[in-house]
Amino acid sequence: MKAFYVTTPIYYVNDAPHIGHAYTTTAGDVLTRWHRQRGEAVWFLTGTDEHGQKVMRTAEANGVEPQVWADKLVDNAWLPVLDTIDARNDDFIRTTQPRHMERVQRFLARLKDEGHIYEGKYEGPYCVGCEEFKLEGDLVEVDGAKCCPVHGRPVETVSEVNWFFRLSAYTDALIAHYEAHPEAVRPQSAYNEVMSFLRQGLQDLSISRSTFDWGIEVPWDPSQVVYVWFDALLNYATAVGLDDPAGSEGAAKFAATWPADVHLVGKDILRFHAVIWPAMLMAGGVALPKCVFAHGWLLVGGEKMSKSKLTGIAPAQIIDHFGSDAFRYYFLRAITFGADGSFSWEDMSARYTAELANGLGNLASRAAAMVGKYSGGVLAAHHDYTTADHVIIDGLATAAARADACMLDLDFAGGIAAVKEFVDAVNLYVTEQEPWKVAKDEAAMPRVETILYVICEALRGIAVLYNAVMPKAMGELWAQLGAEASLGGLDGQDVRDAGTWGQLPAGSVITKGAVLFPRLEDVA
RNA sequence: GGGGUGGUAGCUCAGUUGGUCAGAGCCCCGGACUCAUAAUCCGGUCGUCGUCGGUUCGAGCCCGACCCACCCUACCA
Repeated sequence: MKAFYVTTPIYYVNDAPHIGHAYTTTAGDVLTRWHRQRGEAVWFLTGTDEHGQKVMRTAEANGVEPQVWADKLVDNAWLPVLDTIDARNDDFIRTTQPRHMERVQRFLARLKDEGHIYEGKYEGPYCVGCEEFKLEGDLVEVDGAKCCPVHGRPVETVSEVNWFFRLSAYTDALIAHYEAHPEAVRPQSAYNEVMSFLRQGLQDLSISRSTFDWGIEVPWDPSQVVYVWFDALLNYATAVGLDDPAGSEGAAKFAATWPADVHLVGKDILRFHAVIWPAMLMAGGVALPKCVFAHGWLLVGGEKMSKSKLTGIAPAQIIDHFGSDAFRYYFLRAITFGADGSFSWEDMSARYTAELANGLGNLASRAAAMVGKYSGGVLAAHHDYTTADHVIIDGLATAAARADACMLDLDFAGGIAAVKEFVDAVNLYVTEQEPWKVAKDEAAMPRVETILYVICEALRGIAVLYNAVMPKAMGELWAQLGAEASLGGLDGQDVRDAGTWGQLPAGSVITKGAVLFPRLEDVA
């Protein structure tokens, strides 16, 4: 069975990770955890992009070799952040690893042999002061002349001999592909952008550079290095054995993994993934990814988060306070995946308190307390169900079905809402059934036992359905329900069966453990 | 200039193919209850759905124009 293969972008090691990066990785992690809990084979890849002029410059500015600089950032920032957000990736690729560089060179050589690459001239505005080519859009007009924004003096038009990829040849094929597969670029707004871009026609792409050397050497031309994007995009395929010889381990891995089911990207890098990347694969005769999903920006104070505006937030700043579960929950719950979303500390605090502490956490707390108080800490068997009980029983089935459908569709907010609404329904049920009043009549204890069973079994379903989003807290809840003894580990619970009622057996030992989501003091 | 997305209660946002569509949550006010993390539950206040026209028996939802915000317009990633 081919694995469900999900990738995040490989992150550029120039800077330390902020919550925008963590957001993408979190989405991938929740998605893959969900699929694992459906019993599917899954492969979740993330990693770092380490070549290119910017990294080289930054390293120089810090007085170290580029590789040393990259190593340092990977070890001190990019790998640790995975633990911080509690991501469970299967692999972590770095573009400076031999496995990547060798496969890139081999693939590139093959494209050249097959006529997809030719020698040409790249011509563009060049600033002598910067010693580099500029982008049209970056230039500023001074007295009618296009000038370098850094040096303020006119740019020259300079040409450089580069190797070019025949991107233009794929305009029609890409349009045809996306017309046949409208689900291949999501959300719809991203699809529209890609299509309108394609309809303007594509130009060939310069894929090598001769002005600096921090990159993968062009195999047949040691004077040039591979353009960083061409290198970077290939990571998704090189990581799983692109073009490895038949019969090799890499070939087996590739067959079991490729094509990617979902490439998660920020909308800023949509074009690279939805235009250049599939064209590269077409040229190489490699299957195209099933879907590129472009998510939106995290906005702070209505503006795109950015370091220069001091709105770049490190994941640890939030997670130190709220914990990784709340981080994962908040960003996927509060923001429609694909759209831009506003982040504010106040909003996160409000949701944490209302939905996690007062909603879910308190429900678990009152359940455990009542089983302890009225049932000696051991879950009793239920008796006949009432209409109210059936509302909960049916509600769980509905929530599970909704959540599954939403998660498969990458509608994380919808999936979480399905479960959250069920939590609310159970809190309502507890209040309306008033087991503390029923318990005052000794003869009514069977009814109390049934009510408590309904609550605890509902929590069992909630734990399974929320495990992908909040693995730490749901693991704790699973332990408090005493479920492992009879049902096994939480990760092994199939989400497709989560809505099947009656799994938590009578006799389960319910304990009032640690508070799932402690109330937090406001911090300014 | 061309293209894309969005403009719905104080805040964050839902609103499928036009006909209880004027909503949810938070916030705020009042009440019930005590199993619980001073939690839970009930009730209530708030909007001319960016503007102006049009199509229709009927439009946040369709069409046109306009205003505002953000993004893309190709080789920094």
